[in-house]
Amino acid sequence: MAASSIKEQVYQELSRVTHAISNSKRMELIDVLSQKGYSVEELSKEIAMSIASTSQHLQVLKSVKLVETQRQGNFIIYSITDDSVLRLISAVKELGYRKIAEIERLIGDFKADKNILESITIDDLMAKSKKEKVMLIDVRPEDEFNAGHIPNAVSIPLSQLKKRLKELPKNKTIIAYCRGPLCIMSADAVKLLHQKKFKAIRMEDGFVEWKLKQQNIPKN
Amino acid sequence: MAASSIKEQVYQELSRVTHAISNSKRMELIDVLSQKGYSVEELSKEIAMSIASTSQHLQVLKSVKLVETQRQGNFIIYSITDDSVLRLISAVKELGYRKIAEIERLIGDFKADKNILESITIDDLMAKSKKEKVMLIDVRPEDEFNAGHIPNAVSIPLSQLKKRLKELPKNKTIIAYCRGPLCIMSADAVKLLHQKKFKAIRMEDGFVEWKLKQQNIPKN
DNA sequence: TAACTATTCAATAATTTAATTGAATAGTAG
DNA sequence: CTACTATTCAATTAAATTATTGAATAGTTA
Repeated sequence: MAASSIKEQVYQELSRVTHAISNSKRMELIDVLSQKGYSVEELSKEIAMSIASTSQHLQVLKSVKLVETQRQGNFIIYSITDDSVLRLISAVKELGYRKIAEIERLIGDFKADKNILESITIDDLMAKSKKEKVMLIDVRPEDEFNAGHIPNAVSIPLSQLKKRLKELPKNKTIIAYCRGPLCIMSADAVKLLHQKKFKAIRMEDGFVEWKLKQQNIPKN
Repeated sequence: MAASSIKEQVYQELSRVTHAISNSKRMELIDVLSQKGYSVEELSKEIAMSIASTSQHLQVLKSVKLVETQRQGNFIIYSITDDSVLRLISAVKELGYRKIAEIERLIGDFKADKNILESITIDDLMAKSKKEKVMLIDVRPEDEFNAGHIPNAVSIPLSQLKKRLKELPKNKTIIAYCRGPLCIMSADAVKLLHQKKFKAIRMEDGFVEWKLKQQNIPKN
């Protein structure tokens, strides 16, 4: 009958959305784009894949409106369409990180590999910042910081950290964050800071995780 | 290098989760299972597909822990593993409904087809129930009601509605809900009630949508 | 224990998908 | 208007996915 056929079609359309992120490279693309818009060339470097293939993956994502484009001079800049994309990816990660043992193992390996000893979450940060003075530093590239960052964070890209140590206090705990749980820039930053006798700790969550958390707090 | 390889592997595992719901039949299965657990046979009828194929789809869903099984007598009952699955599907739908013009068109057709003239949301219901007396009826099959329902709702399965009209008040607005936006049982109920001169209106959201909404209200 | 039943497995064929290479295109900047 | 450049298109091949059928399996009931 007509009704069930329409129902079928709706499910087909919905599954086109999930199909778009059912490929690891496309998942990675969306995750990179969660930070800020990037050109095809930049993205192809980031995910280690030919420009032509990257372009085709991006077109799949675009066809279901997960990403959108905008020209900037010679470049075409891809970015995610809106926060509903972030929520989708976050829901996938939540399920994966919690339920798939293999992912837990991989993340464990990842941390071990990178000597990530200790880290806190956003909630920990909030609690900590009420009890003691902390300094929050964002060690991502500056343009990602400019595209959005956690309030009160100071931008000190990892590449500049060594030269800018004098900006940092010895009497406060320094909290470093970057792109999220799979990013190691904050771990490297903390390692360097420890060598230089600062009190520093890594925060696993990044700006995106912070932003999503904010949205769950109602406005009243 | 090793590090990027682990990251790669995490994305690969994550994309297995989305791959599992990248097929329209599997999406439909999850959606049906969002209401309550069902046997393979029941599910195969629901999605209009052979038992063997249904079983194989279910195994894909199970392999990424979207569903789990439990034996009940001769039957194996599949159910979703937990609420993180609901949140994932909800995120997909949010994106699908908002972003894909095709779906909007389809839902438009769907509604026109079914004469779904008017509907309210959960928020509307809450507001309405403070201003006037309303009666909330759940027109899904009784076992789905028993598996979980919106507080204060009364179970009147669509199949029994005609016989049970005398239980309904003429002086209150009757709000009918079923499985959610893609389900037409509540629309059919409202149509019947209008014929019988009741004041009735359909609520698009179902129990699952209500439940997820509750979770976003923090506990303080 | 035997018969029965719901579910899963296995093999197949048609369809999709993915990554690559090299050519084509559209748009910018000089 | 020309040259240049970032991106997309097209064709190809290998691999993966889907739905089906019929056989096999585990588990239950009598």
